[in-house]
Amino acid sequence: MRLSSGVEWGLHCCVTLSQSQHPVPASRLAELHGVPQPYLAKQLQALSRANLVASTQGQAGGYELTRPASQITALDVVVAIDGTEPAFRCTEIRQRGPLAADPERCLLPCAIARAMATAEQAWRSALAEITVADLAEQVDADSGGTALERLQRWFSATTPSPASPSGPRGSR
Amino acid sequence: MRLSSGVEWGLHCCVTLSQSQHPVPASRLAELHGVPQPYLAKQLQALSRANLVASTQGQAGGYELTRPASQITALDVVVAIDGTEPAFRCTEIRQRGPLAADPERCLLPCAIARAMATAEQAWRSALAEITVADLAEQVDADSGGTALERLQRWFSATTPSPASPSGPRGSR
DNA sequence: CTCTTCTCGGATATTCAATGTCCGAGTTAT
DNA sequence: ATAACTCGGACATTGAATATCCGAGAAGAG
Repeated sequence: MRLSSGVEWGLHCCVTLSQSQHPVPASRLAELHGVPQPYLAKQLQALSRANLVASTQGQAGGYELTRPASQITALDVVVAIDGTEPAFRCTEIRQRGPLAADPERCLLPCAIARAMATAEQAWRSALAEITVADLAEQVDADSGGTALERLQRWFSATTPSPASPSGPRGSR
Repeated sequence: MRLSSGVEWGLHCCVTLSQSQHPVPASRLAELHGVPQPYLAKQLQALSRANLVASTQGQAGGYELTRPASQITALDVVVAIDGTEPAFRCTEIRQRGPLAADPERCLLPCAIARAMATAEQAWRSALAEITVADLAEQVDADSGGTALERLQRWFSATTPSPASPSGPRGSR
């Protein structure tokens, strides 16, 4: 069983976006996280399709969260990127072979599929308990309370505020 | 996220083996479940490596459970086939990019990895609650109490008992 | 005791999905 | 009106899961 690496990037991006007041271009997010830009864009599109982030085009465009970070759960992000397909897919083995079960008795999923589904539900419930705001708070605590501040400082350095007085020219 | 189909086959095989008093060859298990023999063999080897089933070679050989079905959990089977690798693998994004975190502060996993690990632990715990004996019981109940009896009848038809009086010649 | 038959075990091709990449459509500020 | 910058979907490539084969070994029959 393997979870797409895009899930990790998507979660990091959501935490990052929760600290910005302005749209952030995909290229900046990729630079910040040290991941290939084109592939990250693919994941951001998935987040956009799920209405977790909104995209703004044009010169000062980019991505921003559509809701407060406290109302976006880790499950939302995982489902948006990884899809809603269950990890375990029953192929109805009980209806195959010489001892095939009567299809009439197969109205509900087989016992094995039920057990796997129950476990998967426990996984989803745990993810639904965590919000992006929770994650941001913990990330900040892990860094000793400096991460979010540094993040916001980096934003104001890259996306020059519209009313920036003598805004610093980009280093490059 | 996707779980190998071998997990489904492995669980079905364990339930099946729990109803046999004698070793069952891989070819019979494949025929019974309607799955390709060579690939099923691969999964059975994984179960054997994990010491969930024991293999006997030779003419009356095959696979059998090494423990009572009530002492084998669904988690045991999943881990044996799918491996112990976590579904979410943290690539330490926090240590990359222009705002890389101080490695000194990265002694414990990042907040995102912790959240995903917690959810995965909930999944594992749910699987550990279910035993192969539970599954066999539920399968039997779903079929109206006929599945296990039919299974045992099929065993005695295919694996002629050593003391079988005038054992029925194979139909072919 | 020898031989035959049946079994498992690991090494080997093939298919499919996830990964990584590119170029065109659209929008905003100049 | 122009031009620059943005996102969005369509296109190769890599890797793992899938499917398969043949050889080693053991048990039983003769």
